[in-house]
Amino acid sequence: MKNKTCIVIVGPTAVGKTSFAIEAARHFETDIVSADSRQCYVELNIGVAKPSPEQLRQVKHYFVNSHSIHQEVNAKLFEEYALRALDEIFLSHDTAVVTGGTGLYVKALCEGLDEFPETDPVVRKKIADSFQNNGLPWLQKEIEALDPVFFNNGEIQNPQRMMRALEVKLSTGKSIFEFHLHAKKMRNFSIVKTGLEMPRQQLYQQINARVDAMMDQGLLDEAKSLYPDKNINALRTVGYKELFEYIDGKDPLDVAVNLIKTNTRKFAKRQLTWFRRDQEINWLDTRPAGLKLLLKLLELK
RNA sequence: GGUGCGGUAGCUCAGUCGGUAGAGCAAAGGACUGAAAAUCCUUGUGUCGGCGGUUCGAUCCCGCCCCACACCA
Repeated sequence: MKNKTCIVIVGPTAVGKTSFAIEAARHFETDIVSADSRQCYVELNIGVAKPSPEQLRQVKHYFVNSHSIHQEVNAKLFEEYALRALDEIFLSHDTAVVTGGTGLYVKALCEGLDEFPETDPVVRKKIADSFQNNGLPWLQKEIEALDPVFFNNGEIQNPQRMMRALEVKLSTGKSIFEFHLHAKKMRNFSIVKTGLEMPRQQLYQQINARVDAMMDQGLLDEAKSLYPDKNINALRTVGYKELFEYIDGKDPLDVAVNLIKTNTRKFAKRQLTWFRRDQEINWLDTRPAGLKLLLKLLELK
């Protein structure tokens, strides 16, 4: 019997997830687990639209400011972290709120990821270095020779996927596809998924305005302070990578800022593509009083 | 006012030795299993500035006009 409920709030960036989730959490007097691959880093603030210190004081947030950019964070780590967080919340609450725009993380939490054997970090590093030096053709040749299953069915233009496939093959002797069981894990709580949406044009206007606001709040200074770590994966992030180009003298500032806007719009579009596919999501237009709709939705469960 | 150089996709431009045109970016759609704010795939009809002329046929050649930029007065 599932007597615990997880309210999952998803949607594209800048649609209003943060404040809506806080409203919901306060209503249920519970905590929030963030499902955002960037807000977990304590070093990243303005550029990742983190909840304000005031908001963080109002509601306890898990997976916000929980890690450093120098740590390795990934979807599997999130799955384990978030499940532990929910266990903790459910000790004293019947409801928890999960919110975030990282589709893969939401999936990891709700359905779980398939189990993979540990891969060798040395192998991983070697592959990355070789790709760096020899480029895509080298990767394709390696994959063709070592994992023909992936070569014939996988994305052979996508370096990231190929590097991961190669890493798994070299570490385990098996094709990465053999581990893709698509097994949906059972959770011991029920899940209500809510997607926030608004007309595309309005969303884009909101994104543009938010980028301007971030610049006013000092995003450039934040980027400057993070510049020495610009090659860390956590800083391959919209809002920072473009300003690093400015700092390097490659782009004028106004060009860099416009690029942030464009890349944020593209990001939002990719998020929408991901979430649209999820049939479990109940979509809510954020413009009317959303919380009342959410409560109605809960009555249905 | 004169001369020069332009006016082609939402933007920047290429091109057609005359047979109604194509790149990059933007935009749209899609994929996604330990980097996911990442990474990758697909999609290009637009009075070729306007009006005339030459021609079987003009975005291309010619004339006039409009607009932009530069230089000269």
